[in-house]
Amino acid sequence: MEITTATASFAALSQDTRLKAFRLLVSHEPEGLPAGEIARQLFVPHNTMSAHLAVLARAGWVVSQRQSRQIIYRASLSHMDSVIQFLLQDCCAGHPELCASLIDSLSGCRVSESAEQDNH
Amino acid sequence: MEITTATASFAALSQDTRLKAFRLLVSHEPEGLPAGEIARQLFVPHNTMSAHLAVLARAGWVVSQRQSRQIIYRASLSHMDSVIQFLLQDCCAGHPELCASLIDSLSGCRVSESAEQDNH
DNA sequence: AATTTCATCCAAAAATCATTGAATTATTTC
DNA sequence: GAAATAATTCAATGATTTTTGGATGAAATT
Repeated sequence: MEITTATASFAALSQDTRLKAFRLLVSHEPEGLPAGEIARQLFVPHNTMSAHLAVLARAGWVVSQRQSRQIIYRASLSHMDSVIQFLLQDCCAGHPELCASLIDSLSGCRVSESAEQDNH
Repeated sequence: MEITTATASFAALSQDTRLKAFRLLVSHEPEGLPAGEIARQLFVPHNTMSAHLAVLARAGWVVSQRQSRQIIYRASLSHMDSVIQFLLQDCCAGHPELCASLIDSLSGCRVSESAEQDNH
């Protein structure tokens, strides 16, 4: 990942409404949510929300797809993966032993083959 | 992690010089680097660098410690861990099966008990 | 105690970002 | 094809961030 891609990614999540919107979309994977519904749930005017969604999309955190009159937004988990890889890259490559505990704590969230509860 | 802590964290890495400085420090764990040396390596005036390091420190990405005349900065890997956990939280809690491939790809960097090469 | 070195703090200018009313585009329904 | 609905784009204003010259602070050296 390019450094400019990375800074744009972090900039996109550096704003309250955008971070909340992204998290909301993560929790609504894989169906996604229409733009208006996101605005409504976050109590933000729809043109403001639209501007924020455009930033998230440009940065790669979300993808959109028109579905009749609505535009459905979805979180891009693969982009999240890329960004996390980018962060881990340096310590992994240089000093994997420093990274080990970090990786361990991440593995705590391992799919247990049956889990399917809904968090909302 | 609070949402405001998270946005502040992302804001801190949303700037070219700061992201480079943080990565430089990650690659120099666990010894760290003095402020002036970071400025020199990134070709940035030291007062500018100082302001950026203050932002990184306030956000929790780095810690500093005076050592005689110099101030040594170090990356905080535990903060990196917290931020990554924060990102993964929602998909892990709600739909672990969506998160599985992501966790798998992260586990690629697992310490192989002997590795100790230097990436510089 | 004056000088040098390393670093931060201050303040002001320049640049970038957020917000929102109004206009516009796309789609469906009547 | 006019009206209604969902969303974006435009443009202007307000707010925040970045940058850096100069001043200050803290520690070592002479």
